[in-house]
Amino acid sequence: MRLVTWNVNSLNARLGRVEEWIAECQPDVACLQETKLADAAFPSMAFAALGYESAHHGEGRWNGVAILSRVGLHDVVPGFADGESDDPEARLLTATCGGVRVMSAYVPNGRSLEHEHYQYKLRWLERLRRHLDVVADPTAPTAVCGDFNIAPTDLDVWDPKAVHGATHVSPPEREALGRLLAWGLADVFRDRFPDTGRLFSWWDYRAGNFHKGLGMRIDLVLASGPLARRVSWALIDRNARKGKLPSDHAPLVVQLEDEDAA
DNA sequence: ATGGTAGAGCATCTA
Repeated sequence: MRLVTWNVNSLNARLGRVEEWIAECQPDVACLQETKLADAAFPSMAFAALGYESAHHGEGRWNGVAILSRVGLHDVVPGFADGESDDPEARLLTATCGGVRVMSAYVPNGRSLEHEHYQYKLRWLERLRRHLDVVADPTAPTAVCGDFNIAPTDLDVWDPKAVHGATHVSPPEREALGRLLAWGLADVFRDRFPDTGRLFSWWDYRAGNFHKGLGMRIDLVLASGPLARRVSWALIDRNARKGKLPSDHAPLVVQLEDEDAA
């Protein structure tokens, strides 16, 4: 199974590019974030034409997450299943695809450490941790995929000094991510490249940062033990940013061996 | 010099 996660930064603006990239990459399951669409506007027919079932959880102007699958799409859960009030923002979608419990997550940005949105981000991560208890099992194949808006370590940042005191690198965010991992998940990309820097998945549009190599690795696939053992390779496809008006994120591609081969 | 660009949507907010 080939599993990908990609923050597309508006599916309206990016549909042609996303269709083209999916046709080339041939993922079995694709988790998308920042579709910026209402459910009624989600282009399910375009993905059906490529051979994918799809599920979308959106609100319109901002946020919005989707899962595409050509290996089945069942038991879809929009948002949190923790029994608390509905998340006011559409940032989480869960489905079972090809025997894997898959989540497409768009973690809040946080804006600044002093901003209310940063507290929302920390609470959101704790809710995601509790959501896992309800919808998934760390001893079964589980993949939490998405834009975490957290650089797990300083190796995931172009210059730790430049971002010190900002979101994405603060200890509380990294500790919250650590609690997700402690549930029984592995950062499958980092586990394959434990010491390699400059392997980024996001670059600020401004100041030509992509071309200067100034980015962060904030797009992650977190896999439970039974799934992490099946990873044969993983890559961040910077080629998806070729040409005009790319997303500010590159897709992460994870290749998994069949269950019986692992 | 707190800059710069992109998306949504039409004034700014978000990232």
